[in-house]
Amino acid sequence: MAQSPPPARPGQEGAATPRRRPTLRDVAEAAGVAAKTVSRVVNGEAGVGAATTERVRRVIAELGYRPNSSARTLRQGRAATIGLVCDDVSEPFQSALTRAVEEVAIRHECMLLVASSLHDRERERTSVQALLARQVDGLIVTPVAGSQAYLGADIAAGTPVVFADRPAVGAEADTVLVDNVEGARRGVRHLLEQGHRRIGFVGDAPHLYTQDERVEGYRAALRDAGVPEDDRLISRQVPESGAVRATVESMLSAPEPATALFTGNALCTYAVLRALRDAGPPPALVAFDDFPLAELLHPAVTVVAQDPVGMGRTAAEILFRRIAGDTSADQVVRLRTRLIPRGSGERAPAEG
Amino acid sequence: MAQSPPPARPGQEGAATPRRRPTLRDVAEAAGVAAKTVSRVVNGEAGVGAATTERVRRVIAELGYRPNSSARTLRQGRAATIGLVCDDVSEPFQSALTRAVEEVAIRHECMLLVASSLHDRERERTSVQALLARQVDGLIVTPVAGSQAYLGADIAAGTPVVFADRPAVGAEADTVLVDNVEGARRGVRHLLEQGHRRIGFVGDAPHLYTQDERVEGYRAALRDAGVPEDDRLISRQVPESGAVRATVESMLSAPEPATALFTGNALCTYAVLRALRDAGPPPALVAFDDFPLAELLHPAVTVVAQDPVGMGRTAAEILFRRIAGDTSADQVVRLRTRLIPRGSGERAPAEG
DNA sequence: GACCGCTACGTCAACGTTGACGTTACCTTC
DNA sequence: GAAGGTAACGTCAACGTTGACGTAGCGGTC
Repeated sequence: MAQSPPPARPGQEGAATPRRRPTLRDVAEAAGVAAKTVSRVVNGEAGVGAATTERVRRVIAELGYRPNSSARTLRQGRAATIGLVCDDVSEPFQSALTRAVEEVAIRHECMLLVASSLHDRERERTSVQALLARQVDGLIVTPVAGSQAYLGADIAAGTPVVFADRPAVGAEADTVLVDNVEGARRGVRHLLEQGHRRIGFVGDAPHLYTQDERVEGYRAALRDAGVPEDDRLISRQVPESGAVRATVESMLSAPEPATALFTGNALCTYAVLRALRDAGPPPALVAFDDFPLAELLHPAVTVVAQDPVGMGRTAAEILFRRIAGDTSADQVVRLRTRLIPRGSGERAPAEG
Repeated sequence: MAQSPPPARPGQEGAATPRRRPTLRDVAEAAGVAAKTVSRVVNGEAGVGAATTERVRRVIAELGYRPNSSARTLRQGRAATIGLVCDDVSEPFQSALTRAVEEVAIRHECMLLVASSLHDRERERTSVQALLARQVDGLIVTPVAGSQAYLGADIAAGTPVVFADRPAVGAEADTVLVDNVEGARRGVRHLLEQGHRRIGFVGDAPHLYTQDERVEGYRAALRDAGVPEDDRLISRQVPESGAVRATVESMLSAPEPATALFTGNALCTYAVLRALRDAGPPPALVAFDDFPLAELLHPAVTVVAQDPVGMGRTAAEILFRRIAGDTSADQVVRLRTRLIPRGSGERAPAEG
């Protein structure tokens, strides 16, 4: 025993003693075994007798010991944590995705670190850096427009990354997308089938990947039906209420007015609904992305539904497969959409 | 140099060399300084010359060094991470709260670990344990009904905890609540002011704190107005569609029918709206908790709006004050609600 | 020129855990 | 009863970082 006795513990005389949380070693000492034995018990490793296990368990409960996962992470290099960077957790699509990811993470005994990029490149980047600094075992990222090349080194170094909802630029990894082209095509075809020939596309800002794809689907549907395109019927702008109202009004009051509208995402749908609220006879409407209460509006809104839960689950499952060591070639998954007719998309064009 | 040269590095011959991420020491070696100096540069500590700082910075950039926060956490005991346990991140109220918490966390250079309890006590408990094992600097918890006594030791040990939306049982800490009683009272009073005397309360399951409070507010408003209570006008059940429909129908078709409804939360509101969709002349309606598109329904729905962002921000700010060392007495904050008249709550009772 | 103070570093150990590797004691097996 | 094997432990060092402390060198002061 060359060890000198510890000096009076600091804070011992204080009223509320903020006691140090017990460590593995504390448990070991109290149970009269080596730290490693306690470690074995905690991790369910073999090689510990029943009696010892029982004793260690009791001491752990008595002391309220909880393993320090920072130390474990440092030692093992794995944090039992994955990171998720999305646009904004408070958006319904993303929060549903987040929830689904969390669920898969729990099944793998992992926790989830979240960060919102708010569509800001720099913020995406710093978030990713912060997550990697925390030794996350893997990362799910909804890339902001721009480049994700900064992730290249880490991907090459073996950190699994999955891109969700939008593909990355300058970085290669598994990617889970919605089949936007086909979804939009399907939705627009639905309107065409009702007899519409003048269909307005009300989409979000021009630089957004999903919007580009959906416009493409819109165009494809028109082509399929031999209906000529008209750029005046395509609007791409941040769905700010006043601007969308003006757009919608101009589309509906043009010489050859639109008899139906197709919206590019939920925000656009909301803006269009607001614009149509007190207008005259509403045009037919199909919206990309489902939203709560869509079926309670008058008329109920026909949508091309995405599957945020499916996307979150798929992305997370791929991620954990990679974490488990899957080194097969990167894959790109495109999730199907589902057309849900509810009324607004089934109106025929007004006669005249 | 008693050290033996390292054996051939594993994975060196492989095609894709998964290179070890550089450490502080690697940077130090490359820059020809001590690890501690690099540490100082990284953390912006004083005591490093300009030339040295510059050189170290360059090497850091070249090597792509990123500090290992597990090691830092282990050393310092602080993880620069806070934890949030809520019912379900995918619910609008909670995702808005999550987002607000994240925003405050970022300002404090912290990240956010999230976990959903799904109203399950055991899951809440294991989530909290997992978060504490990760050395989170603080915790925001929306307590599930039951007891949070298991948190006592950690709170006493100095881990800051803030309870949000519902108070804890068996544990004392700062708490941020909505003023449910006053909000419900205000909403019901609004209906009374329109002349309603038979007002149905459609609330969620009986064991929920917020619902208890809102019923209390409902009762208080009736008392204030001298309107007798009638238990047949109070429903407390999980807002499952069929059950709520039956309840609503019975309230509206009773001998002395309800002429107005007050809903206890968003889920109840949705269920009621669904039930009323194809019914006869709708009763007046005031809903507790705002929801998207409330103003687009016919009629637009009058709500008692909560402030999830305010709650998240307040809880997080208190938490960071505690983390910074604030040891003043625990506080309970009650956030005000806001009545937003939109139409459904301003209808007079049908004559007859 | 002895002493002080200061800046700019470096050294060392420790944070709590676990992988790699010993060391017992006891049990087989021929 | 010697060799071999195995179950049940223990020892040690290392993961990457930083707090505490040490030290060299230089300028200034009396």
